[in-house]
Amino acid sequence: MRKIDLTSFRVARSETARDINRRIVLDLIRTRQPVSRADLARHSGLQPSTLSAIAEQLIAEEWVTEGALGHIPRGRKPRFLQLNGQRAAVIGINVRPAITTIALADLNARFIAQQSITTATDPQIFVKELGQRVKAFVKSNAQVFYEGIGVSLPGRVDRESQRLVFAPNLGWRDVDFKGPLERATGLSVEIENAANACALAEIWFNNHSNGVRDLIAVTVAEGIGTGIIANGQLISGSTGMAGEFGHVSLNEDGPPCKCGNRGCWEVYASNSATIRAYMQATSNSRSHKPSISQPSNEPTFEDILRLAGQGDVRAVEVLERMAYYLGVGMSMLITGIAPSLIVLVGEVTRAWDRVGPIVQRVIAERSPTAPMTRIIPAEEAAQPRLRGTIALVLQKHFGAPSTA
Amino acid sequence: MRKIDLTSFRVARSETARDINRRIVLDLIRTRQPVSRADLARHSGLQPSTLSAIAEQLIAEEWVTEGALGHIPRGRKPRFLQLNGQRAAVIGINVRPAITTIALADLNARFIAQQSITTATDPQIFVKELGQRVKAFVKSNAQVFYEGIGVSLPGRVDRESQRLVFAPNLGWRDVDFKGPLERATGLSVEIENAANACALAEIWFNNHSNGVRDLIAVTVAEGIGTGIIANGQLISGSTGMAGEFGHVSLNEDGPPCKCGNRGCWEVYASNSATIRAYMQATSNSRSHKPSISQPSNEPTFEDILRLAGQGDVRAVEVLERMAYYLGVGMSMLITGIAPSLIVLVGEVTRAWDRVGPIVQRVIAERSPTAPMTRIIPAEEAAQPRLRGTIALVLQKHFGAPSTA
DNA sequence: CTATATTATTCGCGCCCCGAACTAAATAGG
DNA sequence: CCTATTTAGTTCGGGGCGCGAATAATATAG
Repeated sequence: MRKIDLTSFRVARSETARDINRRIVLDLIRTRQPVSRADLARHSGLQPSTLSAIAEQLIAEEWVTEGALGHIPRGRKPRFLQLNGQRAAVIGINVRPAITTIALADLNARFIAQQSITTATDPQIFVKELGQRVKAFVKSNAQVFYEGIGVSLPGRVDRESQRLVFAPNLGWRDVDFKGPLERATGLSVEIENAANACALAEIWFNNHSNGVRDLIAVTVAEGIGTGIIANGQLISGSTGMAGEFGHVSLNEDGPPCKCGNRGCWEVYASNSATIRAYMQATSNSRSHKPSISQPSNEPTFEDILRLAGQGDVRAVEVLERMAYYLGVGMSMLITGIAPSLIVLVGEVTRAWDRVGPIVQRVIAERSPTAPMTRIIPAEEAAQPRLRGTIALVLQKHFGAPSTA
Repeated sequence: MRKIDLTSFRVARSETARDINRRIVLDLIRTRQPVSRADLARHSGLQPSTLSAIAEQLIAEEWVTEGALGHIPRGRKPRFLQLNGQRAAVIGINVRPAITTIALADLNARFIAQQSITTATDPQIFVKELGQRVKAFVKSNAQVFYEGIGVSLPGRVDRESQRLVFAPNLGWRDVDFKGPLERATGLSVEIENAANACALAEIWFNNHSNGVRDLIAVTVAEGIGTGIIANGQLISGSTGMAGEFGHVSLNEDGPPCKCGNRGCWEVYASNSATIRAYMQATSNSRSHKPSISQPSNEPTFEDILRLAGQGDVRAVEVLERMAYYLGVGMSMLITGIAPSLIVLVGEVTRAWDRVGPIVQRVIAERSPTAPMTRIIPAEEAAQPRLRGTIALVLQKHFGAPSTA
């Protein structure tokens, strides 16, 4: 039975059936390519005749190309279909406090070109600069057709106004990325919170997530973000504000947080929190001063990871503390939302050998009756934030409508 | 754009467009009745011709009847359409620890008949007895056609197996309601957690929820349950286990909870918690013993409400404590999920004059940047749990597919 | 009685899925 | 080498359904 939305609707027209089936077929090609029309018909349940018609359309619109002949034991050899790698594609922009990455990807979300710029501190100046950079970037790859631009932002995005509401680690408030970028490039722009982008990337591109309809991406950096996919859909909340579990208070008498509350999850389990804990531990006993890469005496989170790897006792301690609190917060998510998968994104995954078992233990202790929720570290190399921006743009054309 | 589900799909057939539009029209009739075909065409965006065809079908299938003529200043008078009140309807069953209610409702979810039985302590015996009772109940209303049976249960329901997994306040584990009831009555049975049923009831039948796509029903009784609707859909989690925010720990050093953890929300804010707090307060100072209705010296939650109404200082104190913690837990929900509406269900709403302002204050203090989330008490008279079971059955036939 | 407004139905067209028949192309085996 | 068999993919007629224009059915105003 098709899932029902009681509050908003769009009526079906004659073309709606084709639209639905096109998306289903396009998504099947994406996930199973190279694949024959016959296989697609079998997997989709559509008639071979219908499938041929849809394939013809997709080929005409250059979404899909015909490839090599397949090999089967008997009978006519199938002609494989695959996504058109030449029909590039999508611009993805990942804005982070220090560095912003601009990338070009094809329909398979393979990155063709990539460049980084420093993120200016003033949002207006930065948006202007970004527009020019992207414009130049688009020109330098002028041979291709562009589907659109996806932007991942380290803060909350309002769904209706399509503006960045607040980015705590940049101190930005109410910034319009969509308008300026669209004017600069002439392409349509989709913006999304970084944690949501990671969740999208996971469900789109990761084999771990095959068949998964409920997952949470937890991004751990200066703060903690959570991107929630439930029933196969990104949860946005009333104005896109859902997912601020990083600012749920674990202890109302805990240390103060930038958000005004006390004892928020990210006050215990973020990179910044771990750096603070390390500073406290070393200032308490000044006998020992390990080498750190900054001129000030504040280490970076990478320093702590490195020191822990070298066996520094205090670094190991604060990492274990971080792991403990990551487990505490994830227990909350598991108890409340019961996802089948939690993906952890952040530098801390580099120390997963040390961190992972503690997280697992805490969750096992605190959610004994919880369902089997797998916890996996995201691969940093896959650039989840950036890859999510590609999914953000492509999802308009792929995938099947909700079913129950 | 239609919302996309990347992991499960059902292809569209020729009849799919009609199926979608039928549901939209049926839901429009439900919410706007009595309403003319012309109005339906305008509100749905369908052509008058299409709408007439759909109306004809709905009338033929007896979902809808033609009613009186409307009055407009000029032109042909419209013939109103309305849901067929004669085509009853739905059996709703609300299982609660002490009492189970069986009701018959028409398509408008108006209750036609209702009876209560005591809930047996042994689940097997109870299911058997319930089956016989429902069978008799169905027979006594034999003139009508039955759409199905909806059951609200005070515990977690597994979506796949369609069984009650665990009902803590009854001590039941892994009970099959669906199978026995279907065999006894020959009708299809849908089971759902009570908090989810309340959330459904709210979004289906309450005017407060017009246009709301993100709401949470918080049921407060012996424990605390949360039913979450996001993007217009009930969130079920990987196996229907979502919504156990009542067992999220607010304080890891808090009092132990039945679930094995410490300091769970429901240890602070449930009816049972409030009774415990009251007992402690009175045992500490034995000077004063107010009248309570139980033979033991443990008051019921109703006793505490009554005593607070009479000005009993300790009763007021523990109610205010309960209100405080209700606010704390709801802050967590608002921060994490950002619903536009939270509906509170439970006896505590009778003291909303006292409790409401405290809840609002705590939320305002803890979620200063949170979006406007309205908090409203559910009307007890509307029987939200029971009414939700009606929606549970009817939702198969009403409503529009998800859109973005 | 006529012009106008509004509701509702009729009918031809086009989109699109289905399913049966058919074409295409490969292998197995005599 | 030739034929039966198997699998891939296309063609085509039929039916469901939405669109939109024309038409029928009523109502009021003047």
